[in-house]
Amino acid sequence: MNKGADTRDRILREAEILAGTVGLDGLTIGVLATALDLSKSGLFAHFGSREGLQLAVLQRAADRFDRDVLFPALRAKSGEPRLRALVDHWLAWERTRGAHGGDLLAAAAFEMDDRPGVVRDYLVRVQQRWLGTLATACVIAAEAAHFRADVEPGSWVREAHGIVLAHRVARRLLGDAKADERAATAVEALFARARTSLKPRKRRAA
Amino acid sequence: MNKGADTRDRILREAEILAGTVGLDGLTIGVLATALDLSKSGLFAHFGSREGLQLAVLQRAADRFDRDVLFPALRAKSGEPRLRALVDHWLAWERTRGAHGGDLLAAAAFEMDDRPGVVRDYLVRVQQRWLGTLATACVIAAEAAHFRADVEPGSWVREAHGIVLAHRVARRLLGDAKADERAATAVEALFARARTSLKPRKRRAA
DNA sequence: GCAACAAACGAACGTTCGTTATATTATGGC
DNA sequence: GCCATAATATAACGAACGTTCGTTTGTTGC
Repeated sequence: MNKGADTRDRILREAEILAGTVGLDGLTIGVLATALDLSKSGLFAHFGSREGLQLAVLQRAADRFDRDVLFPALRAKSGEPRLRALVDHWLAWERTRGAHGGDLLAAAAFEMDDRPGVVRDYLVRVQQRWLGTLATACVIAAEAAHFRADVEPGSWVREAHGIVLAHRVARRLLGDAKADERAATAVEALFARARTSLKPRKRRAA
Repeated sequence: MNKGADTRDRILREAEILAGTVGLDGLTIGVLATALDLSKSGLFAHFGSREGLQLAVLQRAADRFDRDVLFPALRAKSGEPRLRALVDHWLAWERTRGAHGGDLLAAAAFEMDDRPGVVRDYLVRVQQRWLGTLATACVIAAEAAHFRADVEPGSWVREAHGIVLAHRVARRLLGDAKADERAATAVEALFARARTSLKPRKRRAA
């Protein structure tokens, strides 16, 4: 790898961690430079603008998300197992913090809500792609008769999204010790509700 | 009302709107002052510090939340109706934007995740109080036999929280036109699942 | 070992940040 | 109407912001 591309990577790695705690918008060239023992101008040259840096950070986070969440889960058997793997890896990703700043993407989703620009646009595309992936996996699970036919993929995915978001708040803001456990059972219930054969007990299919 | 308290209120009203778009941490004394035709120092004097301003904004938002969400819902009949009113008002509050900056509290919950300080501490208290209120309402609904006895209040509230958060992302970031509708049916399903008598159809109680 | 280029630097730009003195104006009790 | 005090303004502070500049240091191919 080039020397340039190498330090660019070092920068982005640190930037992602930093942005994980101060937010994408709180990310500042000066403190990032000092944290890396670089000059502001030297760092700046890699991205051309602050917006370019933010975009690159987001891009890196999205790439890492694909690598750590999407791709591994795709190795699971199509249908419910794959969908389950996707959601499980998603939760695990959301859980990781410190080492690589937790779910920067989810935080940015709340941060960039109302701030138009290329960064927001990119974020929207990433989120939509991910939720779309989940939705099609859900459709496939229905086609494979793992899920009931009347399961509405959009709503199902939204529920999964809700579990992940609520888990984050419970864990990182409120410090709920049972957050992980609660999220896991919520996911389990979400799947159980959608299944054709109601493995758990005490219910009857339509 | 004092002249001072009056402008202080004007300041906070504007500040809440502004913070709704740029975030609590993006809220800046300079732009807030110019937006209100005040001098920076004049505005500053009202709060003593930037942190004081942030805290006051959060406090105002929490008060408004009580006034617009909590108190009106408390007029509903105890048990499921009241819990339903709480959640419905919550969603409606989350939906309001522009006029008063949407759910500043939820945004702050993601923003302040990892930033210790009085602001974060206050935010935690507010959130915990609200979720606690919901949980006790849920317990009461169970005691009144509106809800099944095996409904775990903490988990139930977490699910409601997830619906609200996912709704916000869908609506404000992704611009989903069906967001409101989806959230409403999700809430309906959440209640239906917890009810003792399964009004909808096609299910049997435990 | 020398030219060509990439990468990083230090210094400065003009703004804006939060904050502090100090001054001016408005308000309210008598 | 006077006077204490509350409310706001002016002016300035040092620090940090993103950005630009010209220069210096490293790397690479010949």
